[in-house]
This record gives sequence, C-alpha cells and structure tokens, in this order.
Amino acid sequence: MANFEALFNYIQEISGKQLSDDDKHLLTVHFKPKKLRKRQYFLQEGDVCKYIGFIVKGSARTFTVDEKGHEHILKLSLENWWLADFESFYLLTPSRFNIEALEDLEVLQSTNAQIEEFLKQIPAFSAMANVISQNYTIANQNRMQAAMSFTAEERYEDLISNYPHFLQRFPQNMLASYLGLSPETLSRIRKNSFK
Amino acid sequence: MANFEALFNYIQEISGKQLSDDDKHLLTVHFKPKKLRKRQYFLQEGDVCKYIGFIVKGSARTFTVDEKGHEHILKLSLENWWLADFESFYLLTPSRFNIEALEDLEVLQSTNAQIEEFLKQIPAFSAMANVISQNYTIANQNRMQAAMSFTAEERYEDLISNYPHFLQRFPQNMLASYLGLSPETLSRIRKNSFK
DNA sequence: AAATACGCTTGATATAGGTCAACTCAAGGT
DNA sequence: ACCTTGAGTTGACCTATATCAAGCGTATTT
Repeated sequence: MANFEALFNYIQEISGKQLSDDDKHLLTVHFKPKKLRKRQYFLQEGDVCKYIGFIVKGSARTFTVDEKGHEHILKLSLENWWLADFESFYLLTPSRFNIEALEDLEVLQSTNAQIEEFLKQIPAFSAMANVISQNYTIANQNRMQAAMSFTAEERYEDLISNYPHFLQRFPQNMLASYLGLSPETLSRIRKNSFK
Repeated sequence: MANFEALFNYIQEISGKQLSDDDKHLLTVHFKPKKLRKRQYFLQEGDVCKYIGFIVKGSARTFTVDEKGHEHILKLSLENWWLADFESFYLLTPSRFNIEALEDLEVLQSTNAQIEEFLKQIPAFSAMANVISQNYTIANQNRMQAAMSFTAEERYEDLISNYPHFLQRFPQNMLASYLGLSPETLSRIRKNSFK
C-alpha cells in the first residue's frame, strides 16, 4: 500500500483547499507508485520524460553530462517535490537531462495527459498548480540572480540560508556541482568559513 | 488612444482562444497605458512592484546593483513580454531589482489583484497564464543550465541562436551583463568568432 | 559647432576558481 | 576480515575571465 497521504496533505496544504473523497479516489487511481533503488535512473538523457513524480521518500538529482564528460547538477530534489524534466514532460521531446536517485526513492507518478485531467477536475489540484508556478518563478529568479552576481562563497552561503537541510541530505560533491563548483573549491570554501 | 490590439492578439495567440467583446472591455478598463522615456524607471530597488506591465513598444532591463556598485542584468525585455519583479509583485515585498526603460517604453499595466480577476473571469486569459507558466519554466531551466555548464563563448552562441533579435535591439554592454560577462570579454569573444 | 559622454576595442596584468595528483578515511562488497 | 571504491582534503599549478587603463569614434547635450 503506497503512501498517498503525503500527496493529499501536500496538495491541501499548498492549495489551501480540501480534497473530496472523489478527488482522492481519482488521484489514487491515476498516480502510480514507483520505487527506485539508490543509483537507479528516473529519467535518462535521450528519453522522453513521460512521467512526473511526486517524491514521497528519498532524494534525486537532475544533471547533464557535457562533451568533456563532466556532470552538472541542475536540481536536487527531496520529499514533497515534483520530479521531472519539465521541457521534455510538457513538450514530449527527448530530454537532455538525467534524473537519478541519490537515496532509495519512492514516487507517485503520472502522465502529462493525466495531470491535465486533474487540473480540470480537481479544484485543489489546479489551485496548487498556480501556487507552485508562482513559487517556481520566484525561486528561479532568485537562483538565476545568485548564479550571475554572486561569488562561489556567496552562493554557498545563500544555499545554507535557503536550504539548510540540503547540507544534511546531500554529499558535499553533489552540493558543489549544484553550486557550479568543483568539489575541491567547495572543500576550501568550507575550510575558510569555519575559522 | 492606447494600442490594446497588441495585448488582445497576444492573449488570443498564446492561449489559442478568442476574447469576447466583454472580455476586451474588461481588459481595456483595467489595464492602464503608461509611457516611460528612455532611462526612466518602471521599478526601483526598495519599492514594491505594484504593477505588471505588458510591453506594447520599447525595451527594458531588470538588474541588481551589488555592494561594489556593479550592475547585473537579470532580464532583458521586449514587445509582447511581461514586465515585473514577480517575487515583489506576487508577495508585495520590497524589490531588490531595478527595471529601467532602455528605449522609450509603452506598457499596459495592471495590479496583482486585478490580474486575479482576469484569471477568474476571462478563460483566454487564464489559458494564456498556464501556457506562459510552462514556457517560463522551460526557459528558466534552460537558462540555468546554460549559466551553470557553459563557457562564456558557449553562452553567447546560445544567446545568438535563441534570441537573435537581441543583437539588433540591445547594446553590447547590456548583452554582456545579461550573459554575466564584462563588456571587454564579450568584445574579445566576438572578435575571435568572426575570423 | 564645440564639448562631453558613452560604447566599443585593445593591451597588460590580476585573480577566482579549475585541474591534476597524492593521501586519508570510511563504507560496501565478497 | 580483506579489498575496493568513493568522498573529502590539501598542495601545486593553470586558465578563463575580470580589472585597469588608454584610445577612438559616434551620439548627445549645450
């Protein structure tokens, strides 16, 4: 039995609206539980991101691999976040990204077509989508600004203050890549700021 | 008489839906034309971004000023784009950004409360908002990835292929700042790629 | 028309952060 | 228990890009 309560609570909390029993039934039928073990891929480069996942448990990273074989983490995701390459998911084009479980991962997943149905049929779901869209826009704006005008050290401090729990959940080399730094540089930054 | 046709066409095109005469009337009443001369500010740091503007004519830049007094352009905007610091606009918090007209600017502007009304009352408007939200999410994802994993030269080429008209409309030092580069570096990149 | 400011270029130099390599330590696999 | 693998650290060196400075040409102001 999968844990749908996490999803229900999330929708209700974000949207500020209640889900009816019918709503819950609809969600239960069309969100499919999926488990991935650490290191398994939710999405591989070149594939279409057919599913969006709601993370019930675990963590994941979204990353690209450049021509030199270097990985760049674009996103780190935890419980109660949505997991997808949105470009591929919305447009059904092949993805340039990989999404990999960093810990054993439990998601509830569904397709774009099905999400469209939820948006039409479940008011709380559609209200949630609007709030998320706002939050994403704000978060993106801030992250972009940090990436453009902050030094490595400032970006690290920004991360600490915005997502302190990331330090507990993700290994340092993953945080470095997320911040656009080499692991060595992050190690040195931490050394200096500890003094 | 302000040019509302640009706004109507935009909404209908993006949403794929028609606006009724009533819809148009409502928009006409609650979007206020505003003209700014080159160098005037649409928003100043510290102020709340009370209005969102639809650009009918002209261009603008959204930028921050860091402690060293250096400006960083986060966004360049042209006709048929929306102009706002979304964080400040949605949350009504003081903005960290400045928005300045780079050319004489004509916008149609409205408040957040009024936009909420449009979303409820005008189906084409709300459909448009959903499409824009998708487009923004995709564009942000791509821009973030470019910022994190591309070299200066790659970012410039990325800009050329995604927004070729920017080269005509914006001076080179603005493009440099938008790309997170010094004007000197962009100048040298162009010199090298021309040969 | 003169004066001024500004955008762009070019050269010389500085620096933040990357790369490479070696070492340590902890964790997982057999 | 042993071996291997991978994360983290540290040092030496390197490179992409920033900074500073000067000069040129073209708008803009007066």
